Formats: sequence, C-alpha cells, structure tokens
Amino acid sequence: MSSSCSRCCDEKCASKVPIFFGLSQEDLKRVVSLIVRKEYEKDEILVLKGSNLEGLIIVSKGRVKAFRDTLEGREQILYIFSEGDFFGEKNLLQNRDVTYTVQALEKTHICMIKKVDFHQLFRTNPDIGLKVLQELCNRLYHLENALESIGSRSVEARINSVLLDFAHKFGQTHPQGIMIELPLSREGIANYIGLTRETVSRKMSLLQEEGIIKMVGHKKVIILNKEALDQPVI
Amino acid sequence: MSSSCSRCCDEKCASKVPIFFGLSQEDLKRVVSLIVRKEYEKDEILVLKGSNLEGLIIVSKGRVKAFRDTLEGREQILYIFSEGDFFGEKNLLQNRDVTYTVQALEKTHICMIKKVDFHQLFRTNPDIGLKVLQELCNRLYHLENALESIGSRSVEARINSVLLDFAHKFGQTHPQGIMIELPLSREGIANYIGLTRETVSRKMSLLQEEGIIKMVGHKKVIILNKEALDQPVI
DNA sequence: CGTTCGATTGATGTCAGTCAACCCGAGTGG
DNA sequence: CCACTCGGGTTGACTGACATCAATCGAACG
Repeated sequence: MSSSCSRCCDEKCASKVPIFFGLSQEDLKRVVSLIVRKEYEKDEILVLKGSNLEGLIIVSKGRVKAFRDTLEGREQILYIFSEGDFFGEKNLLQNRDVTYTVQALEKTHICMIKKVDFHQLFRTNPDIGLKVLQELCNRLYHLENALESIGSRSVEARINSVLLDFAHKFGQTHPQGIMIELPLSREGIANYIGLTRETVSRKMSLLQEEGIIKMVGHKKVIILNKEALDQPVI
Repeated sequence: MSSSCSRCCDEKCASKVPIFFGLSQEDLKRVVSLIVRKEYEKDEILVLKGSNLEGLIIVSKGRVKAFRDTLEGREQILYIFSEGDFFGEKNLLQNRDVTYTVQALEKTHICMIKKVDFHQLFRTNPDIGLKVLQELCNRLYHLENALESIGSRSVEARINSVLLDFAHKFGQTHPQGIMIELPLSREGIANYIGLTRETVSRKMSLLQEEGIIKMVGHKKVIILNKEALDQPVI
C-alpha cells in the first residue's frame, strides 16, 4: 500500500486529476498522503446505489460505468468515468446516498480521499472548491447534451452523438480517421442511449455500409467521416 | 429601481434564495445592494442560447423554461426554474456562453448579480461557494433522474415522472389530493419529455379514466392517487 | 479446434407519430 | 346575453419504425 511504486503512482494520479491542477508541490504531497488506493477487476462493483460512500473517488486507470436500474429492469447508464474523472461528490457535501451504481468496465485503479480529509483540504485550499465547481458545471453540460440527444426522437441522432462522445473521450488518431476502443458492448451502448442492442447493431451496420464508420472486430470502431456524424439527421 | 418598495422586494428575494441562507444581516444587505432587478412579461426571452451573460440570475417571482432547439426543430426543455432558482452559473466561473435559451412562462421578476460582484462576494464568503456547489449537485440529481425517465422507453413512466416532478415543485395540498398549476401546455410537456402533444393528451386522458388524476380546465391537474404514479409501469 | 457469448440478421407485432377532424373554453364584439 | 372566433386540447385512423422473438453467425479464448 505504501511501497515506493504505489506512492509514485499516487503522485501520478493526483497530478492527472484536473481538480488538483495548480496545487503547490507541498500541497500535492499532502494530497498524496491522504489518498487511499484500490484496484478493481472487470465487472466488480465499486459502489452500490443507495449505499453510503466515505469519500471522493478518482479514477486513475481504467474505465467504469455509472448506472441505475430502471423500473423496466434495464440499466440506464448515466456516465462513463475514465482516467482523471471523479465521482461521489454528492456525498461529499450533502449527506446523500449514492444515486447510482458504479461498476468497472475493465481492470481499474482508483484513489479515494476520505470525506473529512477532503473537507480539511477544502478549507486550506479554496481553489479546489472552484475546481470542483467547474468540473460539476462540465458534468451538467454533458448531461444537458445527453438529455437533448436522448430526448430527440431520432435514433440516428442518438447513435451519432454517442459515437462522437466516445471519439472525444477515447479516440486515438489513426491513418483512416479516429480509432475508438469502445468502453461498452452493443448492449451497453443501447443502455446508454435508451435503445435495444439489436437496433444499435442494425444502425451501426448501416453507418458502416454508408462508409461513415468501420468496425474492427466488435470492440473497436474507426470513424472515417466525422463530419457526417455531425450532420443534422431528420 | 431603488424605491423603498423594490428594495424590500430585493431583500425578500435575497432571503428566499437558498444560496444566501445563513448569511449575516450585513452580508445580506451587501448582497441586496449588488442586486439588479428586472421584470419580464410572459413569452419574453431572458437570455438567448449562445449569448454572453453578465451574471448570475435568480428568479424571484414567476416561472421560466430553459430549453434548446433540437436539430429536428423541436424544443428540448431542460429545466423549469421558479422562485428561488438560479441560472447562469456556467458563465460565472468559466467563460462559457449560455447553453440554453431561457423564456418566461408567465410574468416573471428576476434579480441579477454581476459576475465581478459575485466573485467578490465569493471571496469574502466561501460558504456561498459551498451553497452553489450543493445546488449544482441538486441540479445534477435532477438531470440524472430526467435522463433515467426519458431514457426509459416506457411512455407512461415519463408522464408519471413529470407529473410527480411538478407535484413536488408546484403542488398545493387539496382536499382531493395534490393540485398542480401546470407551468407548461400539453405541447410544452411533450417537449419536456420528448413526446408529441397528442400522445401526452391521450396518456393524460387515460390516467384520468383510471381515476389517478383529475384535470381541472386545461391548466390544472389534481393528483388523486400519488402512489399509482410511483408504481413501476411495464 | 471447439466452445461460448456477444453480435448480427430476419420476420413479425405493437405502439407512438402523423395527419386530420372536431371539441371546448376563453375572450370579443354586437 | 348570446353568437363568433380562435387557439389549444382531444380524438380517431392509419402508418412506420423500433421492439421483440428467434435463428444464425463469428470473434475471442482456452
């Protein structure tokens, strides 16, 4: 837990996280000393909806999904958190229970800062509060966009927007366009945008036929024509 | 603008707003001195998507809707803000343009605090930052719920959840149940939950036939059986 | 090479959207 | 006080797109 390697990882973790950008060396060291690390295997549950979380959790490696079970029995995926993202902020300030279940999509490392420690940090470094505020604004922005595109009745628009979203978050430049390592299965994508896996499958096949994307196996996609995805679909 | 009446209204305004709860008398007075008031008639636009907003806007009387125009030409309503709610926070901290258009649903009074003034206030009263943080968490919570219910394919679930939402925000106790003064027309409700006005109409008629709600004119609804709306709908 | 689980494809049914007609209540003017 | 008008709300018939069910495929792993 406190070997020199994990410590170095901690520092890397802390410095990767936007909310700690701009901290002095000493402050950063203090943050690192407060961090508790943990690892999760694929499919492991990090937190369960309705449980009480003892702190703020920052993803330092890997990807997780945050979702709720709908009344119909589906999962509604709300967020995909990856390197540098954090969650658990609602519990930090208010004494709310977690409002979603978080599950690892792959092997994942996290850092946790306990509630009391964060409060302490917050008091001595008001800038961190500002950073958190900004990050929450970003998340609001993300959700507003998601709501707009899901509220949109056009299924194509939803698919396009989720592909662009993934390209933005996980895309790598590639000779033919943008290569995405998909964080979710077809079913996962379906649960993200409120469709069935079959429909997602069909629509993605269509996009491939049209030469807009190219599937590489099932877990990778190359976006060949990004502009086409941005076009308004009626 | 600074007659004794409007001043008294200002104080009422400031004290009604959760983010100013817990301020000392002097601080409250300072806030009041910074407030600029404005009034809007029904249907007037308060801010236009993409424009730049000079400050934080607090609704002190009336109701407004925040929406975006979708690619399909529909409005996607994101929020209904009423007494005590604020918006414009994204512009306050980051230099983002407004991400939605805000329009008055009825005659509305607002208070505005300029960006610089707010920053000043923020520096001398860090607690306000915490309050804003909490409020943003609430809004995240609201959007997550909205996403869950819109993402849900069940149309009934969407209608039920918007009715419960309105009951929570605008409901008055009534001998027969909860009376709601609807902030939106059928079309508005449809735009809120991603349906058509006809479907909203049909489903609400159904709910009335089942004895779960009762419509009073077109603008009021009494919820007779709140529990039924909470039931999982397949 | 075989097994397994996810992805795809096909056939069918259902339900919300669309278009169109009609209703109703509020406001207006005779 | 009633007739008229107008805009939102309701209702009906039809259509089409997505869900559903079922069969098949195929990639990834041992």
